[in-house]
Amino acid sequence: MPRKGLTKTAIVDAAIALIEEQGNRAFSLNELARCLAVRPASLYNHFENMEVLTGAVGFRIAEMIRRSELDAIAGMHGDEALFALCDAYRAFAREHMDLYKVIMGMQKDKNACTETACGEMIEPILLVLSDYGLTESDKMHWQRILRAMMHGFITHEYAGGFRHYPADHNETYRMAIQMVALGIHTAQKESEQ
Amino acid sequence: MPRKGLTKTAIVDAAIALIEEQGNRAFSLNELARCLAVRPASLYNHFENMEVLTGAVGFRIAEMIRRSELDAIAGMHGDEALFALCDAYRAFAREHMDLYKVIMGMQKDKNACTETACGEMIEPILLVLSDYGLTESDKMHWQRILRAMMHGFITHEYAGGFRHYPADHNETYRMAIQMVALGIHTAQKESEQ
DNA sequence: GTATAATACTAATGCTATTAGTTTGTCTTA
DNA sequence: TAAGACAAACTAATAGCATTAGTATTATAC
Repeated sequence: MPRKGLTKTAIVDAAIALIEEQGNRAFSLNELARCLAVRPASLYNHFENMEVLTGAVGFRIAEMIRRSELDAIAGMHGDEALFALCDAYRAFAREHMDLYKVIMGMQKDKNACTETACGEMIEPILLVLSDYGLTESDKMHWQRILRAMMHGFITHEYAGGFRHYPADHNETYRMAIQMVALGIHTAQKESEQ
Repeated sequence: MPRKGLTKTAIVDAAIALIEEQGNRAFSLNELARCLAVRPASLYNHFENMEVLTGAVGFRIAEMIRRSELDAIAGMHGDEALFALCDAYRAFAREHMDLYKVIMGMQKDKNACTETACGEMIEPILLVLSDYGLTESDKMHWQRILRAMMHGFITHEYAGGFRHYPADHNETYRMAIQMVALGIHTAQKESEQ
């Protein structure tokens, strides 16, 4: 009936707030409409369907992660930047696990929006790796390895997959980053030859 | 009305078949009941709810993964076993992605069944790591790192997160395993001192 | 001022998990 | 062998979900 001033931005804002406050399970089109004091069907005037809406939410989350990472590595170089980046990434996931799960549950090649979002998150990683003087190809391999390690760690840690032995999680994570650093140093030396 | 001879095992069998044939999205209580020629409510005589049923399915999947891994490393030792294990793990995920997603989507500390399932999958990894003469603590750290790396890699690869640069995925995976091996060798030398 | 297009609506469909209450077949025991 | 109890299937209902078709209203452009 009347125009309520609903916009894509306002909808994504409300979605982020909903996920943060009520968790991932509460994130539904109906609940989101309720938050916005609007009927569920009205949201279809702004987003084609739930998947596209989730893509837009994911893009916003990717921006947040990128911002966290860039802030963390500001002014740093080499291994110091590498450790800071990894710590920031894990810290974001711990503090905003429900948001993190949204972006990690998305199929990255589904639409342009999510694909761009993926690029957003990789940027700070490439920035850090650029300091090591790797070949372009090696940089891409190590970028993948770093992302795989960080995401796999966070997923298992959150799911309770590390609980059956009382070793310190922080120490494992530190060792994992140190291992990646060692691998990068080796590749670095090889490319200098 | 009459007894149809439904059992926990038969239900899990049907669930696995359903997921493999129709994919993860088709896996619902209603669809599963349809496969078994039974009314949805009947399944509640055998499983408390969907989460518990999924836990039982996950346990079965964990057994399958464990079997694949053990077969792959039979008679092998050291790095050879490590590479074989990692390849088998990734191969299982690629060939049965829908099953893999089921087990990875589960909260491991929710019930005893899923917790045991988690242990099932870790066993072959510990077997391989036992060859390196690490301290018990180090073995646990490296087990976590290995699982994190493998799972993170598979997740990103499947989600299309590695697509934006044309470097070979197999080569990245090989480098990642090599990196873990390098890290383990370093820890090995330190514990021998 | 009027036509157009966008936005929000109502109402409906078909899917999901889950529960309560009922029938019926099978197994045990007297 | 008959009686009773238990387990397993049923029917029917609820409340949630995403989505679509069709309708009304409102702001904007002409």
